[in-house]
Amino acid sequence: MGLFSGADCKDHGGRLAAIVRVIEHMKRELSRPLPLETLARLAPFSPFYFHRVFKQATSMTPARFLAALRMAEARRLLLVSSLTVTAISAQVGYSSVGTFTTQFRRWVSLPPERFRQLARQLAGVSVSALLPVIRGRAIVAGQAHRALVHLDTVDLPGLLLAAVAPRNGGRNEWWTAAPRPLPAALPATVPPGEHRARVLLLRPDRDATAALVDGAPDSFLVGDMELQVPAGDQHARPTALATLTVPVRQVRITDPPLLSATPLRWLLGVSQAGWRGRAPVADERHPLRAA
DNA sequence: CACCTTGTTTACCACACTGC
DNA sequence: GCAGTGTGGTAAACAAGGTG
Repeated sequence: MGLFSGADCKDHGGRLAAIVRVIEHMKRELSRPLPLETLARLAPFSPFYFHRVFKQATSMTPARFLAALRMAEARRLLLVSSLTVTAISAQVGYSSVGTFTTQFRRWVSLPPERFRQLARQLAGVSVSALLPVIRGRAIVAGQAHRALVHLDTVDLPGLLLAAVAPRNGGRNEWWTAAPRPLPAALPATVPPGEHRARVLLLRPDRDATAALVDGAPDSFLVGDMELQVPAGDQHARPTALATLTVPVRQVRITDPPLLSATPLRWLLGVSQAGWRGRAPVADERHPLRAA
């Protein structure tokens, strides 16, 4: 077989199998340098063709997907191990802890050591313990909101988390949460335009960090949907300008890992406020807006 | 107080990515 | 396939905290 022939993988299933094979290799070899050409050889496709097919399958470029996997593993190690940040950076494939810290902060929105402190505060807290505190705060009375997010399955219990980000990239991301079966209300601060909504349904019997840090696949379901937010008066209230019913499914290997610390940070605020019997520190009007 | 370890930031460079 | 652009890489400087 020619190095870049790929002739036996031209069908869709074959392409997907090749991408899955590469992602599995990425996960096994996180600590090694994995340039585009090396990954393309595994498929085996030309670097140019591999790049295009990979992005179609995962919605991310190979380099970004690999970086996301590295950051996800780093988050897990920060939570479950006592390794130093320097050791973790080496274990997930960075030869410079400086690059690691910079990238971690860009992806997660917190530096590694700060993330470890927050994640450990929420470790051991079950999702079901958070539900009563979040119930009643899901839709704040009189608060304007952009959209209500429902799930297509009404019988699944748990904590619904929804994130919205502009389709054309951009760092901004808006998060919201609700206990099932209540819908999650996207805040009025989400600007008009084309967005992509991503939802997570956390199982009530699992630790809150299982899905948000560990990425344990049996601890949550995921869903995706395109969202068009129409132009309108941001201050009109109370207004639901759109209703989304999002199908959920098991997480797939081609799904990019969740990396933002925003839901973790907010749940921590909710849990601590709940135990103290008062409101969380987060801003009521747009409680889950990412930094 | 000096030194050491660990974590973060910054400047610059190589290469991956994107648009044509 | 090419060329411009942007992202991610390294190394080094700097900061913070702990210890003798």
